[in-house]
Amino acid sequence: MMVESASETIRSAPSGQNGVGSLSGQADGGSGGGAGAAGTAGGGVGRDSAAGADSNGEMSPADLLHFQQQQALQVARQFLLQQASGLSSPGNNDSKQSASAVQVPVSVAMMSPQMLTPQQMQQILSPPQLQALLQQQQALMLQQLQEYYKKQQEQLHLQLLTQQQAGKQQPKEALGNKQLAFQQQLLQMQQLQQQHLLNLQRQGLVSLQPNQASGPLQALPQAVCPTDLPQLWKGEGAPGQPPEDSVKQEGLDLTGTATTATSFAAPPKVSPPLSHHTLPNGQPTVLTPRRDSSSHEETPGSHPLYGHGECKWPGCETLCEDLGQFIKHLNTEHALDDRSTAQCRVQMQVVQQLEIQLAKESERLQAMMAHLHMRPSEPKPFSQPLNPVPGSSSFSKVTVSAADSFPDGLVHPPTSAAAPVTPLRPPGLGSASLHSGGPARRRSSDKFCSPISSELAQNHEFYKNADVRPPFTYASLIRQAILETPDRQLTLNEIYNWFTRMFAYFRRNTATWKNAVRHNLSLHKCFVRVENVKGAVWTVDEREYQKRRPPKMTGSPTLVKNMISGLSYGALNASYQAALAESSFPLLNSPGMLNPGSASSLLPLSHDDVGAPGEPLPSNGSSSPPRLSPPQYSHQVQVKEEPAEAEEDRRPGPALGPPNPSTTGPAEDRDLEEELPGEELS
DNA sequence: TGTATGGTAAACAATA
DNA sequence: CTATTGTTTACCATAC
Repeated sequence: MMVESASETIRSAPSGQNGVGSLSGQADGGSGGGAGAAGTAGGGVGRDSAAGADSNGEMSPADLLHFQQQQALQVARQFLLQQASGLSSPGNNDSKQSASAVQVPVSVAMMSPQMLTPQQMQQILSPPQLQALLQQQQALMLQQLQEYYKKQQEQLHLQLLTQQQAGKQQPKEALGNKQLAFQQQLLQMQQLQQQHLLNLQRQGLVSLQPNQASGPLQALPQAVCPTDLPQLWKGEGAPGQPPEDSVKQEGLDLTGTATTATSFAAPPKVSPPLSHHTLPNGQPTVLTPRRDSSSHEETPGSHPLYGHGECKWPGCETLCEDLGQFIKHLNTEHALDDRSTAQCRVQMQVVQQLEIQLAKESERLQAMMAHLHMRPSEPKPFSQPLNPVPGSSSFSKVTVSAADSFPDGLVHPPTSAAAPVTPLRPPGLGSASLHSGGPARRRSSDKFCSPISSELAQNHEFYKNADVRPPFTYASLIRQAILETPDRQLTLNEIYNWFTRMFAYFRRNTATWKNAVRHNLSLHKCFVRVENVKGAVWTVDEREYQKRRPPKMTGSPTLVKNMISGLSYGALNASYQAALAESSFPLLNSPGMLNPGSASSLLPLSHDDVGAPGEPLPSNGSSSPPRLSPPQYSHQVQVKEEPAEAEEDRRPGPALGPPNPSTTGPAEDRDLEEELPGEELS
């Protein structure tokens, strides 16, 4: 809800002009009034400008997050570099070791995914994979931050010790002040850490679910060495408390730390790396900082080491009623002493191990991708998403928003830019997201590479929680929504609900996509409006739907070829998933779905969803009409459709020869079938 | 370059 | 009167 309203406001921002005044954007939205109303009536204001503003507005929050994260990372990297090269702190082997050890994996592991644009990632990778990558990224970020934090702490500790020794004779006050300063700095760092954690969670797919939120942080360690980690802390006495998500969704804790984080990131030396970099929406990064501060309303009462009312310091589960108490506890129980330092070291080791593990996993991933014919290709990072035309409509926006949802690493490549590592980019994928001109492009992927129902079935959790635009067309989504119901009919509102229920992405910008839904319903013949007792419902004319589809498979050999090549990932993935799923359509298995008696024209969705487009089977595919293909892949279900299919064939005109002469009547029949069921008459 | 498809914005009408 | 639902047109982007 919060999200929605927020987006709405952003959306209404268009009137606010260029969105340059990012901050003002919100104000505009606020004045806009009823969010819901915004949907239909719409402003009627300048369109293009509106679009531009829109996209900008949408970006802002994410930009801020990215910006902050990048800055923090930069800081962390620089710091690590410093540490590695010549650490001022004498006699601390650990720090040096860890620093150097850490750097390698980080650079290696982080690079590859970063080279891909979020879109690419999204296109190429299946949601699970995406999620995994994202998690990796998040984990990495966190690790880096942790690392940085630990380093800082350690260094501070060392400095403190040094000073204590050197200045033993100094008045106690001075020492106390210094210590206080250190503590504060420490605190700051902790807050920074927390901030980024929040950011990550906020952006990440996990942001919406507390349980999942803890996932990346929690799961990774488990994966790495389930047993080791807890043991590491055993010395502390207390059993390793569940990492939990120290942070809960909602923008909750972003306020208090925001200032800290911002100020912290402010140092000029840090910002440069970022400045050269343009944001996806084309806006210079310069803008982000402002939004940063503005958009982040974080609750003052949060701390990385404080969650669920208890201290999250490793091995410490002390209950603290509020942040103040916790801070007190932190300063007393976890001050800069040997024990804390030692614990930090242990934590560092943990992080280190995780990074190593991450590097291994990354390697494995690369190998897997390579094996799947996703040869690493020319690095064309961010070509598209980063330079969308301001006025450009949907896509730029889509792109942007999609990017938002990704953890920083994917979108902002300050590191990657410098990184030599070659990214893996599946051809199909690359082409998909990069307009550079591969065979399979974004839309293609919709149709060909991702059987919507199986894809949805497999990843429905992902789309449900991740604010990622589903790679399907509105038409296919609407169809899916309708077909998922027992009666295969839905009211408009129910369709809306399905969208919002199934996709986190559609929980925002409601005006936009709802309009698109209506537009699609009206525009496409495949959607038939039926007057019902209680109103109008929408049904799907499967034949019409199939008709819409370009005669690719069957038709031009080039298309087929493209398909196959484009298949590289998407289709492959799809088929892989399908294989895993065995019965291709879990979703469809719902009682209503398979019901044979349902609407006449309604083909078992299976066809399109599963195979039609995606199926590469070249053998027949090229020469025979699309209709034939379905039976091959999909099972008996298809048989029934044959007649219907035949009709389709004729229409596509692709002159594929009438494989099924038995075609019933022309369009009329179809209509009859569809409409007769008591529609038009009323 | 032209065409097809898809997404978005918006105007407008009909209806609840 | 307002909000919702539908229809339609226009524009843009992408893919072929």
